[in-house]
Amino acid sequence: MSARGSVLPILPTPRLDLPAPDVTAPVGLAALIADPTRAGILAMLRSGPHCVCEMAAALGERQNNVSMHLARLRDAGLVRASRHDADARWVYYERDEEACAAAATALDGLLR
Amino acid sequence: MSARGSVLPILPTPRLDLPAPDVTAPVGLAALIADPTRAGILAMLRSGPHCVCEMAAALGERQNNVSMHLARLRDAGLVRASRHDADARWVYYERDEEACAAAATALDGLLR
DNA sequence: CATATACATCAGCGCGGATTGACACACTCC
DNA sequence: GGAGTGTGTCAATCCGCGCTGATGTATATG
Repeated sequence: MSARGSVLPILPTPRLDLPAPDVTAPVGLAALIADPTRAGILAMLRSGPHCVCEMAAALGERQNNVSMHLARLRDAGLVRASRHDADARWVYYERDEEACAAAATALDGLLR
Repeated sequence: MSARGSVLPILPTPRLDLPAPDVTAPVGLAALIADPTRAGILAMLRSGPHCVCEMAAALGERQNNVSMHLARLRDAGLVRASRHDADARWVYYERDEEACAAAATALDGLLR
């Protein structure tokens, strides 16, 4: 572990008045992704729309839990829901690619 | 909310044998960023190395907590630590830009 | 109408992770 | 050596978040 000491001051001169960066947006988005079920949902929806029971079966989670996580992703605007035309009991979800791209950009802004 | 129904099958045909995507890596990275203190640390370190007391003061957190979060970021390889040459009591942290870029790529892979 | 299916919502509980408070370690200066 | 400073570590506690179990809503079928 050797930091390039050249950028450090000759003597330790800690600044105690530095501003706190605003990270509420990326932190909120990261919290959404930091759950295996929600992340699995977003990953599955890359291959196109899926109904709730499909995702619940693939992820090994109960339907109501998947529904809860989908609600959080919906509130964040990352996914959209729509009932099937032929049988409106089935709700198909798809990603909002623009919102997902914006989220990726926000997270990228923190790490890059 | 209107999904482009054209991609949906005419009749609802749920597939219950879809594979569960592996999202362990992005989920773990997101969990790291999903904390305001750790995200604030990563944001502050974009402007160059900082010692622990600087970041604790700026973030309004106690020094030992910041130390804990820095340890987690260290274990993940996102930051490096090095003692100051003139006064080795001060530990300066800096980002591992390669690791941060890799993390950004992993998260981007989920959202894009 | 009644029944069945697919999904949504809710109170309650349990567990993991962050904070607290105290202490240990490393280093500098006297 | 001893005192002071900056940082790291750890048990105990607190607290938010997801899961469970049950119930509610919407739609389809007979």
